[in-house]
Amino acid sequence: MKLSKGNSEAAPRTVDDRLFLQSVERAMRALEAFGQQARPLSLAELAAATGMDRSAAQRIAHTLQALGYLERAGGGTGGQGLVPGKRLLDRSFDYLRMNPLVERATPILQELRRTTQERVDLSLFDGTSVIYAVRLQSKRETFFATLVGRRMPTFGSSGGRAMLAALPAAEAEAILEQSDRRRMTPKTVTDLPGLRAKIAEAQRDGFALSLEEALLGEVVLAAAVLDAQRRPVAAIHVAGSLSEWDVEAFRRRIGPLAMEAARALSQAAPEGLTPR
Amino acid sequence: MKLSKGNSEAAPRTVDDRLFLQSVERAMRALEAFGQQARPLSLAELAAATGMDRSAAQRIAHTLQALGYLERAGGGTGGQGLVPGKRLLDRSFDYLRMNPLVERATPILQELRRTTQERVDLSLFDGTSVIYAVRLQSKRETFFATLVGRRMPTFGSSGGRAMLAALPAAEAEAILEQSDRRRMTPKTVTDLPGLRAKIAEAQRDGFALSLEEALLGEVVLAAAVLDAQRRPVAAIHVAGSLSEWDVEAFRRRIGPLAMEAARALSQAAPEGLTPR
DNA sequence: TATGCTTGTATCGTTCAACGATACGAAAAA
DNA sequence: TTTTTCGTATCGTTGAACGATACAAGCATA
Repeated sequence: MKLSKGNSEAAPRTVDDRLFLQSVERAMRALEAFGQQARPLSLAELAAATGMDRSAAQRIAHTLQALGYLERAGGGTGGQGLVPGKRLLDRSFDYLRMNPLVERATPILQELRRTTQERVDLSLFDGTSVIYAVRLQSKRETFFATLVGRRMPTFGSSGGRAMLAALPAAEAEAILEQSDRRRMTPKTVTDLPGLRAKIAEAQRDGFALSLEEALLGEVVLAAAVLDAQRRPVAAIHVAGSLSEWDVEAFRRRIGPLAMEAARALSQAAPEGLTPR
Repeated sequence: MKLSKGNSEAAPRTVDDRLFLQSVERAMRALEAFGQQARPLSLAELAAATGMDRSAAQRIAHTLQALGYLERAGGGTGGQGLVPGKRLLDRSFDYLRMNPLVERATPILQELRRTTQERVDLSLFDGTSVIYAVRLQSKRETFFATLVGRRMPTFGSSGGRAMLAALPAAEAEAILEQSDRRRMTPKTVTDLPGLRAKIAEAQRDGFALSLEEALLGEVVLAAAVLDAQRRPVAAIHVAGSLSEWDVEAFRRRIGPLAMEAARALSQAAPEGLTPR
């Protein structure tokens, strides 16, 4: 049924949970439907995509529309399907504003962006996927498909690998195995031995480097940000173009900078407290 | 019958609506509570902030947590309140991805950013406020408090005024009057005559210019983006620093560029079809 | 023109999902 | 210590939500 996406829920939903609100789940599923079908959906399509009947879809769409979380596609005039509503941006804003990591990251990322003159990203760890939370594009950036909120598979993202390298081996292995290891470019490493080697490399170097694995012509280097328990929560990425960089030079020049930025962002563990 | 005891919403909802799902509204209100209180909320606080009892808050928090739209503040370990969940970023991503305006805007904004070397924003019209949907920061940007999803009052944003200038006078006037015209800086224009003059100026020039009205030391120029019905739907902003720009030079240099970009992004009305 | 299939919208009995009160142990605060 | 507040769990009641159904408008196809 549900393929392993970036699910990071604490408790797997037990079947009959007296505290679980069915209609709320339905509402969120309705919003999530647009993650799959990136086009305006009619009520019937929405019902089909979420597995509910027309009536339920009608009630939910009506409610979400009244609240501003769904909008008519035509812009209000012609009723030609539903699309996500602007209100969703507010909720995302709240998330970013409340995340202390994002807040603290901003000046550090800017400084890194200034010294490297390259694109700098902050991604958040979320199980089998990572989410881009901040992007500071480089001045000569031409490619811009990626937006805040975009998910990337953990296994295939340099930041993801940097974070896997900071996890206990068993956990990292579990994530690799749960992942849908799909190729993004011909150079994406997808086999388990290869990935384990990349992670070991990241453990040795203190940063992960991926070469054209997400986008051809691009080299990305990332270092993990740790919380007070020394667990990875985020990663700082620096992306450069192969038309301007030699890989070894990139590694030597950017690696220390990214690691220093990640360390500055990591929460220092209190003395005497060792991670269990 | 429980009539709204603590209905503190601003949204005018028609009262007894057989299709309106109470629990969905409660769930969204729970998420919205963090827009007001930007800190982790306990169940009791959440209940108080949304006007529901403890039990309702418990059920809703439990459900939203299971779905990933709420998270424990401590990072899962210590149970010290709730914060918005990462999943919210996905929904926001869906919105931006599905918005054809944002998609088409990206290359145009990049080009504008490249030629002006200044910060370029795209904001979306939403009644008395505008929402920033895209931000391309300038290379020397130091100030970064603003994130995607941030709302600004329409009356006090240069983009908002550019859009008001493109609206029928009655509608623009209605928005001005409904607005909470609060000062953001000492230079914010908040009186109706002054605002009408600024809008008239925008109609004359084809762009709006605001001087230190949102942030001291900053000059912002914006042009409205129109849809096929010639109604404003968005605005393109260019922001410069007064330490580097003379206002008149900024107007002369940036004005035409912003207008051209906005025109390129506007949907040309088909020939022979006049807006009704 | 008729016809068939959408679309969005509205109505209506039935019933179970959601309701609100309440209780409990742990942790934090006083 | 006591008191308060935290998160969590239970339970009988009931009305909010359910799903079936109907209808008009729009738009193709026949």
